[in-house]
Amino acid sequence: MSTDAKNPIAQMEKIVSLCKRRGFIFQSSEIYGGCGGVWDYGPLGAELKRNLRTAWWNTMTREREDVLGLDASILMNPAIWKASGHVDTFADLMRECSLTNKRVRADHVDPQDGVVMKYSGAKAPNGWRWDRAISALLKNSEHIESFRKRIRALIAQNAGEAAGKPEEIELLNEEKIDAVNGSVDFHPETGGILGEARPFNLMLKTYLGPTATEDDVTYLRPETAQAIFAQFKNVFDSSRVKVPFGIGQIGKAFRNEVTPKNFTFRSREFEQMELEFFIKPDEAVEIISGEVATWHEGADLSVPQPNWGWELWHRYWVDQRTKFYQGIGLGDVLEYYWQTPADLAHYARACVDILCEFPFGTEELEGIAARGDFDLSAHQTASTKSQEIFDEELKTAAAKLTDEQKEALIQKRLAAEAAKTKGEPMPEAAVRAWFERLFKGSYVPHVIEPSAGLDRMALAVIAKAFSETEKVDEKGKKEVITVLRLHPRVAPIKVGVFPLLKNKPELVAKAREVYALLKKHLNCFYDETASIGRRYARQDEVGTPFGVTIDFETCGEKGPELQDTVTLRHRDSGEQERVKISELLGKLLPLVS
RNA sequence: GCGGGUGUAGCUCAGUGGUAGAGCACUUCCUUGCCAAGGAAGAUGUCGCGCGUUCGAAUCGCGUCACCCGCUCCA
Repeated sequence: MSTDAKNPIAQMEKIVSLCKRRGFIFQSSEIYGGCGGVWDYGPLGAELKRNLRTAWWNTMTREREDVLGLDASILMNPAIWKASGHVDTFADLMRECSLTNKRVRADHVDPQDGVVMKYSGAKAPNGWRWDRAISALLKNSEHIESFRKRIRALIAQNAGEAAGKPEEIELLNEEKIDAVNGSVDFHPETGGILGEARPFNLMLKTYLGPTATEDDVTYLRPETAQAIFAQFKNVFDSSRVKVPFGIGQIGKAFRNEVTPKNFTFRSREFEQMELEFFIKPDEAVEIISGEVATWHEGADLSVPQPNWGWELWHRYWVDQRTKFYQGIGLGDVLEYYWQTPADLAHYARACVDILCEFPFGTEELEGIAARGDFDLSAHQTASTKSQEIFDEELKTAAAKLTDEQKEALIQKRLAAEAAKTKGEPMPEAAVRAWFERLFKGSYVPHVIEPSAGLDRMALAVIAKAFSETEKVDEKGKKEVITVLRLHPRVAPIKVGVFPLLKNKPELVAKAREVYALLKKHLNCFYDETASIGRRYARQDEVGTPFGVTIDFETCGEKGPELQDTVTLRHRDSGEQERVKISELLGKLLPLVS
């Protein structure tokens, strides 16, 4: 572990500094003073990201029979963003609390009663001053002293350390103004007066077409998922697949984040890796298999089964994604947050956040949501193009049902609709119409969506791998050794190739030979400058898992049995072993892929 | 967007109105038989950017941009 694990800010600064110094991540447009919330990946960062991208693509699509790839455009018909709800939800009118700058949606403020208290400002014994008129609501039930204490605490929280202790803050020139009834002008939690309602649109607006009129307005996609939904039918029709199957995509997405922060963690331009895995509605599974399997602790999730409904598929993908993270060295820093019914969007059945420990806190890496048929249905309605698929197996199974059995299924669903706590229940006529289609083998597939952030993953991998140890050299001088303990699969450089000494032509020649041999198959780095120890250290710092050193034994100095063997050094243990050059690739390749 | 902080060499930072510095890193040469060795030489900055005050600004004022910390959300 790092020496500075207790100081997250210092820890992050070291990581940012290493990323810049060794060419992982640079600030975008740095020579012009930067550009807010966007970052560039340098030579090593580009390799790291590529390795992560490839790992995702291979495990999620190429190594599976039931997932296909897609590479859709960033610009799309803006109608997609209206149908998906992004135009509305990403453009809320928000009001800011004047006391804390906390924002609330303008239409989410409940009417409140109380007395308006006013102050001309605040000051603290340490000389700190806040010259801003303060208005806040003293609620009817609230005691004046508890109100003042609360206001002091809020001011202190907002001012940070400069204001000192909350109890020492003095509120200036208290005035009691009018009593208000049913006012929506005060923040529901803080009581601070709210500013003007302003739109906060998180989508990046642009113009598609050179005339740049309002008719040409479109958006840079705020997520890659919608492109998958929009192309669902084309992929389905062109690929001879059956539900369940998935479509995976990796690509850039853009959000006008109000506050980009934590290095690359929240950026305005970022790369997503999303899978939309389409499954049959539970009712279809029940008709075909006679039952829908239920999840229990310890359920076998290794091989998908025909009787799985959304719940088991959802669990399955959580399990799959966990295995993926274990495979890139993040297994022991993951946490899970299962959203509660209150957290969930009305259309979502379940959502799990896979969180990862960063120096700045435990934050989300990936969300895995069971979204029902919300997205495809929304596009079906908005585009008026059917997103239903036809399921032969379902039709055959449904044909064998008696009318009583069919009615039982319908009644079960109606009861479930009636018990809904969120969103409108589906009217009975609509439910019956839906079953009518279902019994004929047609339905809009439901979806499980594992959605990961590539930039976050790269940052997580770097942060997890970052380690410092203090070392005292023979002169008693302390130095800090930095090692990136990257998983060999994701490390940008797999092998460093070094001649022991550079002034011995036979060592250099042999080393170049080994380098030429390896670099066709692995990303290698050749280095002949400085002492061998320094070269090892340089590679340790960028996470290179293996070092190959060509020494005098390689040239046969210690006898023929060691001729054409090299020293293979392991980064994490520092251990060395002798390996024949001819066996090097066979030994290394399985370790890095 | 609001509040607080920061911005000087690739990195970490010193420099409070008078000729821009240190350590590490980097380049070249010499030396070097396994974990940041040694020696010699060398390159590097419009002190984030702009405007102002001043005989003179890295330093003072104003503005601006970026980053960090809070408010946030969910890739």
